[in-house]
Amino acid sequence: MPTDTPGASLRAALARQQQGAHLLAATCPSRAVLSHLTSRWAVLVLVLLLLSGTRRFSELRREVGGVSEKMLAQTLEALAGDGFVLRQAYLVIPPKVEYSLTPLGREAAERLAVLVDWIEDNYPRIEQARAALPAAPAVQDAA
Amino acid sequence: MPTDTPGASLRAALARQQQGAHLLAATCPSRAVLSHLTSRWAVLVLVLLLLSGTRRFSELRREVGGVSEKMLAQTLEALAGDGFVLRQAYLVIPPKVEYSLTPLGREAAERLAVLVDWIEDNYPRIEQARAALPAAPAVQDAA
DNA sequence: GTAAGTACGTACCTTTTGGTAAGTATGAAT
DNA sequence: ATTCATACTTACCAAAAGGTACGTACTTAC
Repeated sequence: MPTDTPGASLRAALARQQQGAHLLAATCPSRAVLSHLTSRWAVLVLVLLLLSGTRRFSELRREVGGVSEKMLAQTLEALAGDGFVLRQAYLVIPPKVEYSLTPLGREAAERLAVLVDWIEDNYPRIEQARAALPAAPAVQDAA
Repeated sequence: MPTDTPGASLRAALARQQQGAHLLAATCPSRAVLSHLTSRWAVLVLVLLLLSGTRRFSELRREVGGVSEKMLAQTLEALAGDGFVLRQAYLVIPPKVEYSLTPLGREAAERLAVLVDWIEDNYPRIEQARAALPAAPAVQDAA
């Protein structure tokens, strides 16, 4: 695993920012990957596949609460296109298609799962912070 | 830090899915937090603040490639509202406002940075996977 | 006196995202 | 004969995201 400490390669990237080949640069091609991975339904699909292994379309549809068929199909197509999920179709007559994570997808999903876990674990703190703020947005008079 | 192994609390959540209080449930309130944290500009702002500490509005505007002023303001307002960033306004005449991460924001940003780092480190692999796929989407004839 | 910098807010418009409902082909079950 | 289930696709529409451009209020630099 190439990651040592959080922000390591990013810090390095900040240094070479002028040469412009990282996520903070508007033209960075990996921004597309970021947006695919962090899209509303992709996060949930990836995490679910990480935890439950191979799943059929209709199972995902039921288990990811609130997805429409259209969005699920679109999300899966994008994830398969990026090589994060493997789509296996069986030529049988009630159609059958199975989705699972590729090794690449598993690595990404693990990192997303850490984030998702953190949110669930800390949701009370977040709620609390939200309640504590609206009054005084912190103003000072000197520079 | 409450996280042990990736997917731990999520796995537990899968078990109590019927009682419906986790991210895979359509009605889960923490979905809003997820979408804020994974929104296009929030990811970049949080990671940048994690790496560079306190920043002014116009610095962020310049450093996050491609953000419009409108979107940056909107993103910062949302992040401050969730308690992830601290906004400090100084009452001076060329206006001066500083943004920094709260402890809560730092924890979230660290997890996002891990994901972002992984994407940057593995972008070549992803590109490669993308090129290798479009031909045969893997079809079999038996169930 | 003019332009630039600061941190936005607002109006307007385009693009993207996402939802609903229906259709498709087939076989099994009722 | 009708319904159900599978895995989608398509057409259509509503909502959200996002961009551009301008305004503001004041100061400093030219």
